[in-house]
Amino acid sequence: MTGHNLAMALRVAYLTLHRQTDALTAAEGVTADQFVVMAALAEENALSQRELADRTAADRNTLRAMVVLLEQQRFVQRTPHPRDRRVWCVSLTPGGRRVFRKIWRRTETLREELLARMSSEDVTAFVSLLRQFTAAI
Amino acid sequence: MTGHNLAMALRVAYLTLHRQTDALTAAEGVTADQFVVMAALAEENALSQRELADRTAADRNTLRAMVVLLEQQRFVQRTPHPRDRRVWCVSLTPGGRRVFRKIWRRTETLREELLARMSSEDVTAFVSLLRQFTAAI
DNA sequence: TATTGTTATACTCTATAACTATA
DNA sequence: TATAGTTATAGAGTATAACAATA
Repeated sequence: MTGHNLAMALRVAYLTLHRQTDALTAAEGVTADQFVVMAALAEENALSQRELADRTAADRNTLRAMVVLLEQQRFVQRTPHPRDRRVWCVSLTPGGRRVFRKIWRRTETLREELLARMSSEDVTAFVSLLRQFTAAI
Repeated sequence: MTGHNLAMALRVAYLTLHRQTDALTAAEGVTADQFVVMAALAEENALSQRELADRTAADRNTLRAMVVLLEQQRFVQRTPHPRDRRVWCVSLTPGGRRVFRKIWRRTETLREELLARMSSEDVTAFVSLLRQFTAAI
């Protein structure tokens, strides 16, 4: 088993997951990538664009483009940071939170499929390995 | 550890790998995605667009766009299939093969990093899990 | 009828570079 | 000086739908 085999398996797994997610989010006018942004906001309530870019593994310009699209649909809002006037606080609107929860429920089965074949210890080990890869490269 | 944690770890790992690869292929005028197509052709000598789309986890229209870009740079060529006249046989040109090998060597370290933290049994198990995910979803 | 590939089209993601403003 | 974000711009990947040619 080579590094290329591993890289390809990673690619195919991610892209397949991404496509499946896209198919489940599309009805709400949201892409899989935008859903990832919404999920980060659902966890943290409000984040700066910089923090969002870090968490979603997106470039700051790319992240801004996604936030603008979400803002146009009134799924997120931006408010000035109380202390640092360079920063926007991005958060889900009530409508955005509602749509997020709807998509979250619809993608539940997909997430369960991801876990279905492994013990919880194996999942922990697996995620830990993925994070080590990311840190290493 | 949740399914969402796993999905995010998969995303971040893949996108990081993709970016690192892009940085190493760019000097030759090739994207990471195009490099994946070239790698499939390097293994198999010649493939139909359909087979290429399957192996690289790309849509047939997307795949065609990538092949056209590679063809414009004279890195791949298309010849008619000897028996099935619907099919193009896509293959690397001598120049394409040379560029592929150059990039392959340059990305060697990256692939080694992927394997560095695991025993060869663990790598096999890991890839097997990734493939099971893909098949399951 | 099913499959391979093409065309036309539109949108999203991606990212570089130069910029403003704030810290 | 460094950081957060913006603007302009360009390209690449993504995918749908309608289509032609061939099996």
